[in-house]
Amino acid sequence: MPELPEVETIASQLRNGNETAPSLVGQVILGADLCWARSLAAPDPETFYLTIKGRQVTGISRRGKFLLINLEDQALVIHLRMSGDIRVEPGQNVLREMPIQPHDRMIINFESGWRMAFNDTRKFGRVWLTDDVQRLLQRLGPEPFDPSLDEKRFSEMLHNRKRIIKPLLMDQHFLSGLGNIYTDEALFRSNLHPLRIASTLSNEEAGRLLRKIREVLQSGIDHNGSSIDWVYRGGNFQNHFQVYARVGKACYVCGTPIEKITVGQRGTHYCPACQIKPDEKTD
DNA sequence: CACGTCACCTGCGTGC
DNA sequence: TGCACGCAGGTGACGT
Repeated sequence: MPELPEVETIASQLRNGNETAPSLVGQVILGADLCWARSLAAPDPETFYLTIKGRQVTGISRRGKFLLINLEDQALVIHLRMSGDIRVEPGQNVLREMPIQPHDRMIINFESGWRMAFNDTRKFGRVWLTDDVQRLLQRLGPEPFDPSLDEKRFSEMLHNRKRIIKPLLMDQHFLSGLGNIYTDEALFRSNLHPLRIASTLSNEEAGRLLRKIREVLQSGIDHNGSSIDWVYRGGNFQNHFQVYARVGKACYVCGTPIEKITVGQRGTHYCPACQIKPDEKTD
């Protein structure tokens, strides 16, 4: 579910607090409850409980789709996968303690009385407690907003790959942060067909694609991410989708009905008039 | 290296 | 109403 903009939104809310919850930075951990054992990827539960107790949150950030909660010399790393979500709410021994919700997989209790709940309907999400974040995330591709990722370098990355562009963009080892929605939106805004072969993109097309990827991700962040299906996080970028979930509706640019095909086992939305494959041009 | 398939899970909408 | 089925913002392990 969450892609870069949603994780970025969650990270910034945990870092800065919001109307309903304080910042987690500076808070000291009282203990943790693991409600679904497999949500904890590492270490084993006993080591986890002993290690996390008493740690202070020293910072919160994001890398790709991973949420990083720094705890002095350790870090709590969370990947929300398809259905994960984070809540911060009043916890134990506090007035107005909130009830545990269905699908809560892990609870982190703070000395302040607040708690952080990791909720994950489909149980795909994972949590790590590690002293070596670098090693855990070493295989991730560059951040889309990395200043050292310029159009020339991006173009070279694409020219080395004889893969279909959409699954390549979603490959976290190639580029980190894009998922199914933002990839479809970026390709539409770049006028590129999702089945194009990466190595065939011209330098101009590659540069345009990088600019549009950044544009759509930034727009997602500015709107606090997307809220769709039963997972609501307060974002409203779903109101700005141009192709995702718009099958059969008129393209905002040319009026042609948006189509949906399967690419790499993923539902893929595009405008058949705006996103033409070069070998399909008829003139 | 690139691609397809499956596994991991639950819940919702659709059509019979 | 019941139920089978397809589908869903993700990723890794396989086999070809």
